[in-house]
Amino acid sequence: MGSERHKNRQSNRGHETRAVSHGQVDERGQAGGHERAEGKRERILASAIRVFAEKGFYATRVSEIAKAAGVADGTIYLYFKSKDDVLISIFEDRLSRLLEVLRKEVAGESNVERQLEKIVDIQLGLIDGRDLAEVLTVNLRQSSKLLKQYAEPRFREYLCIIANVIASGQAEGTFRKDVSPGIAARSLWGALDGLTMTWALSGAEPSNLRKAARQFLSIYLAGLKTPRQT
Amino acid sequence: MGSERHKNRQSNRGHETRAVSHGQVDERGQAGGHERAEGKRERILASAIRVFAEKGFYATRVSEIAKAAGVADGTIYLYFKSKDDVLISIFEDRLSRLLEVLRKEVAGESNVERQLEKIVDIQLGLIDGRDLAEVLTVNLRQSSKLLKQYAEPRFREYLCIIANVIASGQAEGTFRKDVSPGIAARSLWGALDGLTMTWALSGAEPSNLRKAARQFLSIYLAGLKTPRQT
DNA sequence: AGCCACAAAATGAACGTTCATTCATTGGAT
DNA sequence: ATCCAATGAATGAACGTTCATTTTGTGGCT
Repeated sequence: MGSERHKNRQSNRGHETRAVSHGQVDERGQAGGHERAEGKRERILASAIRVFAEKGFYATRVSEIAKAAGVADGTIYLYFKSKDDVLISIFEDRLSRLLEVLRKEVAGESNVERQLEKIVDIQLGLIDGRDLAEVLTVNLRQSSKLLKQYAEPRFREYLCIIANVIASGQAEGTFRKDVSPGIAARSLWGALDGLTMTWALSGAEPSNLRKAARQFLSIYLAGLKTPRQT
Repeated sequence: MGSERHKNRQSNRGHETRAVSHGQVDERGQAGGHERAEGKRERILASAIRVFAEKGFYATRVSEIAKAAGVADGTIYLYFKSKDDVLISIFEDRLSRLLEVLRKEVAGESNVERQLEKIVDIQLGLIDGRDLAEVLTVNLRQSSKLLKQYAEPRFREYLCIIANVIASGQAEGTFRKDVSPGIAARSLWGALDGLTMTWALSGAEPSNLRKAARQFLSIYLAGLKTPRQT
């Protein structure tokens, strides 16, 4: 990061970033063709997510990503403009996909409390694998202004989905109306993120995280529901 | 880390870290000795906290810390063994001091809800300046294993203080007994941390953060209190 | 008081290492 | 024979750390 300078070649962010191919086939077989090309960008991205999540962006060596993806260091630069570009691509490619999932899951459920449970499961990575959320969170905190620029809008969308669920809960009278949906959303996200972090730090079982999340949700929902009118 | 070598003047890790001064006296006066030395270590630490909080550990250049502290690059190495050592010293020197404050404030208040409010105020940095919490949080996530080793125990203490308040609230019947104090503590911390982060990201007014925290605490306390008896 | 010798403290240019990035070469496919 | 994805050693810049030099302060001596 650093280097806001950087003569930066073209750096037309994201759009038409790479080129190469795209295919969907292949994936594994790669018979013998030198056409095993695609799936490579994919593999690199997936590996990068794993490594970034584990060690953080700065502590990750490009060569480690390469090793994890099973390609040579230089190959990374056939698919990405720079190390920064790898991270940015994660935001571009994957996060929107995650948001898709989130929206779909929420839409497929009409009970607001059940919707929040779905969100919790997704955020904890019980649906998609925790690494992505980790990358989002960690890098949102540690990376340069430039990077934040790419992550923040997506993150905002994420929070917005949660806030909407809460707002609709208020509208239907299930939730208290004296709290801002935005604040409620951000604190829910923060609490889950915190639980995830302390859980990761302690190296405990995934089931523990699930249990912790359920307990928190129970507090949170109890506090959010209309005071009861008996 | 690196460099276990180092003839290093004093700076033998953590334990009896310092040398130079230490005492409780001095601090400022330093009469006339060319012993004006002290206060410089202090300045460096304070500057480092500020810069680390703003840019993160990896993105911070030693020269930036030096500039912020108004000393030459080399001077830092008269007081610290390495850049890593600066960060570790923050944990050693400052965090224990913060924990001190926290314990004292909590002890000086007998109402558990009021105790939690105190904790919230402290965590938000309204008492000590938000930077320290930022450094703790961010670096807990991004730094090397070794670094985490120094931070984690302190962080655990922090959480433990909160957990104790909650446990005593349960003991006196104010709070529900069906949640683990540890989980409640971690989620409270996470939520506050998350609010702080999103607040910082949005560049809003400090008063907004305070307001957000109050709203969350209202949800949280409502959810934590025994289901009602009225 | 003025002067000197000495030492601690501070400085910042120079050093060496650690990577991100490049590019000349390879090898498999057509 | 030609092409081009892939390679990984070589390159060069960035940055943590060192150290020869300068500055600052102290006490002794006249």
